[in-house]
Amino acid sequence: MTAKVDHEERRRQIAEALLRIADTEGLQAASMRAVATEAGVSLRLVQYYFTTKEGLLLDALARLGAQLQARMERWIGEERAPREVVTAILSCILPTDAESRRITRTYAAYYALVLNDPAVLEKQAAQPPVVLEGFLAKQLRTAQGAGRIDARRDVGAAAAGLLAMVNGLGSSVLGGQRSGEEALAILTYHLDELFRVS
Amino acid sequence: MTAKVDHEERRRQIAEALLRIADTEGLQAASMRAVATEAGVSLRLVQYYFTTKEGLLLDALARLGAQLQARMERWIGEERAPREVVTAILSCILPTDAESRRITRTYAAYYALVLNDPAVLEKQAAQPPVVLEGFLAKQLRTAQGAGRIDARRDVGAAAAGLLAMVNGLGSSVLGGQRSGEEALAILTYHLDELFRVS
DNA sequence: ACAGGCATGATACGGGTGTATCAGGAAATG
DNA sequence: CATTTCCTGATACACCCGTATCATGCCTGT
Repeated sequence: MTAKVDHEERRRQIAEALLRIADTEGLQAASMRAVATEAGVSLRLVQYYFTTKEGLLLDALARLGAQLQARMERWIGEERAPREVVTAILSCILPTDAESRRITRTYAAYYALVLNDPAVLEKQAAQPPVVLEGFLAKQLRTAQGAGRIDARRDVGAAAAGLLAMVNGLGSSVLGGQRSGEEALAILTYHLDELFRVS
Repeated sequence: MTAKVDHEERRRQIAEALLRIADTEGLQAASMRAVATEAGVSLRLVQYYFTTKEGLLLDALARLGAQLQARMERWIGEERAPREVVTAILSCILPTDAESRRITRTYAAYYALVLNDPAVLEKQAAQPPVVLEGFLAKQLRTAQGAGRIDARRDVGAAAAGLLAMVNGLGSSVLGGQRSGEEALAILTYHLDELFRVS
């Protein structure tokens, strides 16, 4: 083994520089040179570890996904009751603190990029949203079985709707239309409605 | 007056070329030269009518907003019942046909741009979302007064939630996670839930 | 100790960007 | 008819982009 330097550590350092720029100045400002400067390395090094820019973008996106997942697991913590799990997952996505604001902003930056790339990015990074939606639906179904949700509710539609709503609420917060707390209040209201047995 | 050519018509022609590119290839592909080619005019002309690129971007955004508003008014049509009005407004935003897909995609392209511009774009174009949300809330309140919505509901939160949900659903459709029809079905389900008196 | 390969620095290339400049033609006004 | 104003074409500038090339250092295994 060579191990002159920690390869993975370097890659992480560079990819996170990219994410930092994407968060603060947008993805279009994340040029190879800017990333190199931000990471405190030479342009050549960025090229060395990620041959092409697309490679760097994809790697950074994967790391961003991992960060979000880690955050969700942290927020779920030791919660067991379905309602608490659902609440944790949904509210941890809302841009209410610095970390989630960063993650949300960066995801939004990638979103526009993905829209106009013919699925080049899709094969990698997979779809967190769809698996997440399935997980949410499962939690809701459990709650429904326990009588905490009206039996006539369509939990699949409810899960999809809630996830989309959180997504949209996040956009409005990022757009400055409302605060994170207000968004959270709206989400809470809808969760209360869902978990109401008449 | 000179009136050698129709000024406004030229501006419209160029701005719509910009919107067309933003829809099909993304905003980052909408360079001055590309817009000129797409509009079938010279680069100089684009510069002449919109001195700066920012000016062009803003003008095109304003036109996009007008297009969306025109579409909404068309969809509302002669509907009078609050529920029908609300349904029309929300569902006409979903990317279910070519026009709404175009508008939604283009708005998404602008969204990333607005996120990293220090409110330069905000003063212009105003906030359609906030006024729209207020309008929705008013409609819901009317329906509530007529007994079509449970009196205990918070119509303000419901309006905000629905709008955010439609926004999020649109993103998922654009992202290819689900079809426009599926999104519409989810929206319809939630509207049914809202307009249920127990 | 020495060869080999991994790691990195300096620099260049072709192309695309937004914007500016200069010149000329056509139409309307005096 | 002359002249001023509006409109348009050609071209240039300075800059930034992603990528490639060449050269060289330094570590490591033998």
